[in-house]
Amino acid sequence: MKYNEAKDKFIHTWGTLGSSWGISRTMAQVHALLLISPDPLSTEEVMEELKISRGNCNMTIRDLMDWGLVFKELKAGERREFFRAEKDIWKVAKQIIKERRKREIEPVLGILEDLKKMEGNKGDKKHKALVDAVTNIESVVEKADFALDRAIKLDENALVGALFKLFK
Amino acid sequence: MKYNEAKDKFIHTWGTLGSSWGISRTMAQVHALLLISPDPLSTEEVMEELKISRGNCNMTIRDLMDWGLVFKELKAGERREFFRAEKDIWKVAKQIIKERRKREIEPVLGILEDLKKMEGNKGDKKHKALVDAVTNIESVVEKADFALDRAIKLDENALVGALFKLFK
DNA sequence: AATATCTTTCAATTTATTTTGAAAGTTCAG
DNA sequence: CTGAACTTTCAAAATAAATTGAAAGATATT
Repeated sequence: MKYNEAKDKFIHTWGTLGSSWGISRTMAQVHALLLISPDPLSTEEVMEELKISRGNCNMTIRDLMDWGLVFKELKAGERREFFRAEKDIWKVAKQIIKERRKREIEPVLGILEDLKKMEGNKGDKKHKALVDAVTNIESVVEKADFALDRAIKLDENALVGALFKLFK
Repeated sequence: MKYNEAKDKFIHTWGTLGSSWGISRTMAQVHALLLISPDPLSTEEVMEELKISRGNCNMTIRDLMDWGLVFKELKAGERREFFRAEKDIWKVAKQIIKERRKREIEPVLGILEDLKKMEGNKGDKKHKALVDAVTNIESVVEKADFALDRAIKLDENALVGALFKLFK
């Protein structure tokens, strides 16, 4: 396999993986491209490499910046903006966990808390089944949330070392 | 909030959460409905409750069974099939982790392994950046995979207890 | 073996998401 | 201030994904 083939396969694989995890294909591909670029790229270069439009490229890069995965880089004497991705994958993983926790887990916990306050006959089978499900989900989600919160505060080696000891 | 309102909100919340994690809204909603049903439901009942078509209902339930989240239940003297969901959320979480590991992580590890074998000039900046990224991702994914593999072999209390001790 | 009941399939349709590209907006050098 | 270089926006178009429903396929019942 030649470099160009490997590069395309990498970008393609990352894109496919992204779309099965709720990230748009293009967003994952731009991220992949920046991940393997030794130097920061301009909007123009990303557009050309991935054959996507200016508007799409701009919005995708903005999204990646919102996620804290890509950063603006200014080059001395250059008018245009360049972008680089965080290359340390453990940092990338931590950042994704942090954002998804904030965007998805926290709001759901709030809603579940409300649902438990439902009025009605506590003896009713259906009522009980709903409260049970909510209570059970809340408990698992809170524990997972706790674990993730701690995980992102450790560095990769500390975490993996600890887990290894724990599970051996 | 009345029971019916709470039920709808629960189903809606689960559906929304599902779609941001690569699961179709309907699949998550059917799962939610079965989660809070004290008794198994027939295809007909699910169709009616969620206002979805027969075909959609059938395929969605089949997918949920493929994921190991929903099971057929036969009622004595009844011709039609009934379905129930696993109610223990920790088991549900383990099952989802197990399936996603098999469906998504394992194939990606294989592809990454191939990519590292790329031919070409090892001194080239671009070549090196790609190999570095792949190596780095592989290392993080393998460690996460290892941790998840162990996690699904523990029960909820053992895992949470261990994590708590670990992180305190 | 004919009928009734229930399940599955899949082409057509609908709905949702992503992408485009031209126009408007911004910024900066001269 | 003006114009060139670059960025952002967003309505329309293209694409992808989910859904429908009628027909075909099973399977049990009489």
